[in-house]
Amino acid sequence: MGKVSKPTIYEVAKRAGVSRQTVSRVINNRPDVADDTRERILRIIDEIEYRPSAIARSLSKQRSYNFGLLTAGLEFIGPSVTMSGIAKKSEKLGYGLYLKELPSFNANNIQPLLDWFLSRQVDGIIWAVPEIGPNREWVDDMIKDIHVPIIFLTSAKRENISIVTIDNYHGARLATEHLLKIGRKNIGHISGPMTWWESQQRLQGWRDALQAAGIEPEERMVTEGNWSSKSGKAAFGHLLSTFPEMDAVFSGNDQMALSVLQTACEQNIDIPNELSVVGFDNLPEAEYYSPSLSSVHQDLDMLGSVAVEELARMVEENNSDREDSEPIYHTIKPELIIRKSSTPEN
Amino acid sequence: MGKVSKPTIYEVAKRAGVSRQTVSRVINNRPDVADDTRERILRIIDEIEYRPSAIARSLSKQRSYNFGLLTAGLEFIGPSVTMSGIAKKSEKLGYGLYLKELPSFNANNIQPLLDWFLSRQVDGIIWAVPEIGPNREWVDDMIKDIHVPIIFLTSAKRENISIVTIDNYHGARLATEHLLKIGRKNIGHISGPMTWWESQQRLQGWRDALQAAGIEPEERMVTEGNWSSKSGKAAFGHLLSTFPEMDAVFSGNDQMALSVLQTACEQNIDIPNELSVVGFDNLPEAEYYSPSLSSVHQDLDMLGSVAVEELARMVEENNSDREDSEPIYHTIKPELIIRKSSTPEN
DNA sequence: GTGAAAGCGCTAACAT
DNA sequence: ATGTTAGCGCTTTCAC
Repeated sequence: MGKVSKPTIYEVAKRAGVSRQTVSRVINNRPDVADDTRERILRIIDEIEYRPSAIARSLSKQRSYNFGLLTAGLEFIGPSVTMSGIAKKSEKLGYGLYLKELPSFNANNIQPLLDWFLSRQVDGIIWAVPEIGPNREWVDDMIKDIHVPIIFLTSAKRENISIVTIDNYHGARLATEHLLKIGRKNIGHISGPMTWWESQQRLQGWRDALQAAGIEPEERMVTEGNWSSKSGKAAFGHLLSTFPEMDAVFSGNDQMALSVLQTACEQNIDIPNELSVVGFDNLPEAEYYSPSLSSVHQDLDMLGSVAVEELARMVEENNSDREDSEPIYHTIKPELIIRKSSTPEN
Repeated sequence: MGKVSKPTIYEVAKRAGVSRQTVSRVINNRPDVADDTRERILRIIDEIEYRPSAIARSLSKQRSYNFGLLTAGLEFIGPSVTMSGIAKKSEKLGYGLYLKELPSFNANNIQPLLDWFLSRQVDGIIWAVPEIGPNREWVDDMIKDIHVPIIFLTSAKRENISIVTIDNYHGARLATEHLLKIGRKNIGHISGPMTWWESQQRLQGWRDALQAAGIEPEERMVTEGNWSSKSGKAAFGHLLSTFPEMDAVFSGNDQMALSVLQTACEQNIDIPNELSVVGFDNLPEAEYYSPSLSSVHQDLDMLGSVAVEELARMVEENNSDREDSEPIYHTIKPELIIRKSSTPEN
């Protein structure tokens, strides 16, 4: 490798016998260059393999054409599908992407992260960490100091920030109402961690659906898991004892629902006839569980995609002279996929 | 938001009544600054919320402290776990990360991607796209022109490039030998797409294990899937007809193995007694399949982590005056996890 | 259609 | 311990 110094715009200019500005015009595809000059320059660029320095350009233009993305939990499939949507849309819109992953979901000490992004002149920030407990508290204090658009994913509505999120409440209502419709009256719920906003929303959807059907939800009908199949196993075991007349389960996600299926198989509980089950997420594998699992499908790729579109829009509006636009709250409706686990034979 | 121009190093210097150089020394934690000067400057930095521009610094130092990461298939869990390892280790070592995701696994037209990274002065590149068909062909032509360290993940050994990869062959031998050890003689294999290097390695491991046991592998004992559960379903159906005496299946991944379990359940094939099953990947859910699935565990987080460590090492060596170091080929051994699906009762 | 000058915000190298 | 000078590679503005 060694010290092969890269050609600069000056090198190109020298060889072409023009000024650097003319080269600059060519690499920025500006019209006001004579055709033959342009061609000569392009040829030289090709010859000496000149690559414009995006860094110098960023410094000069005071703009990087990069977004900063903060995520957590990439070892789970949800965050990574979301990220995939983000990455693809950013690419499509011509933005680069800086990736940071929080070591855990509980984001505290936000300032260094923000500083890191800001010192790199990102055009916008995507906050793809789900709302958990108080990890959105800093927003009110900080948001006014950050002169760069931010979009938050998976967050309760707030007046002062822009948000794109799946409608978890709606998904839970879909699932529960479906179980009611097939005649179930005793519908238990395995929730995610109650510190998670998503868990709270799904729980509330379950509750409201029951009440709307004239059934009073009780404490003993719910148990909390932590999203893992392991916790789902324990939660289901617990429900079986606190809620013995249970004839259906709405699980906060598919992994925990999977444990319900396994336990049922071991204990010869007939799914879906004795017990109907609906999950949440609609993992690609859900169709191949035994029996195939009904689930609430959330389009996370779309979530990421929409978030980037909104952010790009905010960046543009910010750069034009118009005053700042209003924060948005964009909601994506999930969809219920019905499979065998909630299709009893009678 | 508006035009609140950010403070620069010059602003700090002016307020502190020193030169920019002194401020520069302070923000870079250099020792040769008087204590009181340093404190005064630090106080001012805090007051006016000065944030050094990483871009200006990169331009000046001709170095960005960023890595470029190229991935594909983030909608699958494997690539994202790998990426998680990469992101965390990069953060730990003080490198930022540019993320690019290929729209599909078949990478062609590599040049724009490389150019994008190089024009941003990345210190190194992580090529986390698995080797598929001819998508590594460009390496020989290009590698000599790229004066930046690159590390490849999941790739066959090559003399001229550095590679970190899971030992897929070894994993497949572990799985197959285990099935032989529990007394199985008719072991089928559902492979991944044969264009994938990983699939080829796993197939070869299965073959060699059989031959070492004196069993001749035949064409009819293998069917090709595409990693998806859906394809696994079809593949297993096919194997049942071409290889009726089959008493065990080694599946190229867990998703396809899941379909084997489902089909067995539907057709009342007793797993593990009639048919034993081993998968590959050891998904977190595998333990909760019915029955729990034996699988080959690959530590993808570690894979990503090691890749970044090696890359950082290469960057350092590259920056010191030593001549370039030899390419490395680092292999990570997977581990067999035995569960019920391959623990017959007799 | 093209060029000259100034500047983006920082650091390296050399003074003092 | 601190300052001066000269860049890093590009773009913007204004002149011609």
